[in-house]
Amino acid sequence: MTKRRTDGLSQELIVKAATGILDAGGESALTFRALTTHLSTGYGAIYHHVANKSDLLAAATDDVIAGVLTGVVVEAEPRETLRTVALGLFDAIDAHPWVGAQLSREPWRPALLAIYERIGGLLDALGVPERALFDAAGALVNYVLGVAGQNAANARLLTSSEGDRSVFLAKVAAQWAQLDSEEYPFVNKAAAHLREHDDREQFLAGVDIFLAGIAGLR
Amino acid sequence: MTKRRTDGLSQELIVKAATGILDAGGESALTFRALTTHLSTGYGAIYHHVANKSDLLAAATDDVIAGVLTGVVVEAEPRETLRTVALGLFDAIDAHPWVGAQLSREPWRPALLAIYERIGGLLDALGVPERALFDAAGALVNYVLGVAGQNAANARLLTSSEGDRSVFLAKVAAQWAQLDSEEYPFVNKAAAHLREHDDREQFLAGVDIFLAGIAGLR
DNA sequence: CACGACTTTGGATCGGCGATCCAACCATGC
DNA sequence: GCATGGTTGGATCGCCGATCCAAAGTCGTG
Repeated sequence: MTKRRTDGLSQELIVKAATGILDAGGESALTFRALTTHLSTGYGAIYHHVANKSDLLAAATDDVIAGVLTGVVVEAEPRETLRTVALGLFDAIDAHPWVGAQLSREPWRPALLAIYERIGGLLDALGVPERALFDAAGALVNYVLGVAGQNAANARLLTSSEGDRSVFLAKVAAQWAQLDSEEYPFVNKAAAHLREHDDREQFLAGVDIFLAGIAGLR
Repeated sequence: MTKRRTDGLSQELIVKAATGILDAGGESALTFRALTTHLSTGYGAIYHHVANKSDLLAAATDDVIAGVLTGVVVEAEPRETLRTVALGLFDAIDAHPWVGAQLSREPWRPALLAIYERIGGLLDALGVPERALFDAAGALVNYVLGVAGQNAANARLLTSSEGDRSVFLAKVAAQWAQLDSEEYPFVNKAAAHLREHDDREQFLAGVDIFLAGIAGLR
């Protein structure tokens, strides 16, 4: 019953090592073999602190999301805070691309609950009527996670191929522009905008579209 | 050069078998072993028509999405067509939960391109100014895929546990209501709405929020 | 201070997976 | 009718998550 010394392994240590491996090598790099190497231990020790791989991924995700949500300073204007929280989530998923995939793979874990709580509370503070509050929160949360996840997937694709960002964008834009303009008129036009666009700005523009739509519900 | 008889295997046959396995047993059920059993063949034959597992998943996803996009009748009112397309995607991902995960895992494959094309075109027809068209399309596509994917994840969770839908919702609602109302006031209130809510209606409500926000850009 | 119960650790091992490789097969063109 | 090249089925490889167990370490108790 008394506390043992936490000298050896601990869940926190394992989660920290897992986060490092995931950030460095992507989701496929996180194996129990790699963990045993990084932590200089065996399988049994790890499985003693962690139920399985899903559990480990969930714990690492909770850790990252909790860091974002507690790190955001609450400003007076709920609308500004909302944009700050959304951008914080966007940046966190950009920095840890595996978080986005995990959130959509297992939406019932604590991390997503905390996100709903935070965003729902801010929408409430913004004056959204209760009748529409839950639709609005669901829509906004899903938008944030969807765009952030796609941005992360693109970033993953970028690091795996050579060349820097502008080269990559130019390559995709060329590919889109090459499509039959009869069959793909929209994508064709979008190619022109691709080079000059900023992911974070476009993300915030989407948040603003949402907030504008929500304001109409008042 | 001349056509061999397509008596034996073909990519289409493999994709169809894969879709059946995925729908029946979820993503983890799709293994090359299961495919050889269903198709009464060997590994080599399958790998001859399909590059690898990612390729197979992408082909199956393209197949499902193409079916949705070609199946929607174009109505006169772009706004109505937009809601129909969105709902079609929602229902397709609900019926084939693995599609949602695949779309967010590899967003550069043709299926997502077709979705952007369709939704972007409809927004254009709706009169969204070009300056805002790409932000709006990105936001709406991500909302649709995000909500549909989460709904599918919940549906997956439901089939894996016993009990029917209302029992499951009641269980989640009870779990949410049990949370500390100081720490989770929003989720706490949301629990009351959980029982009476309809996923498709809530989804469409989110689409409407979006369209309202987009209308403000005009 | 010693002993036994319990926790924690490290590694051997298992079944299953995606992928590769190769020998046998067979419709077609010369 | 025979060689050619696209097609097929299955043996095999290396790696993964997970399980299991014996050894080592840590405390409460008498």
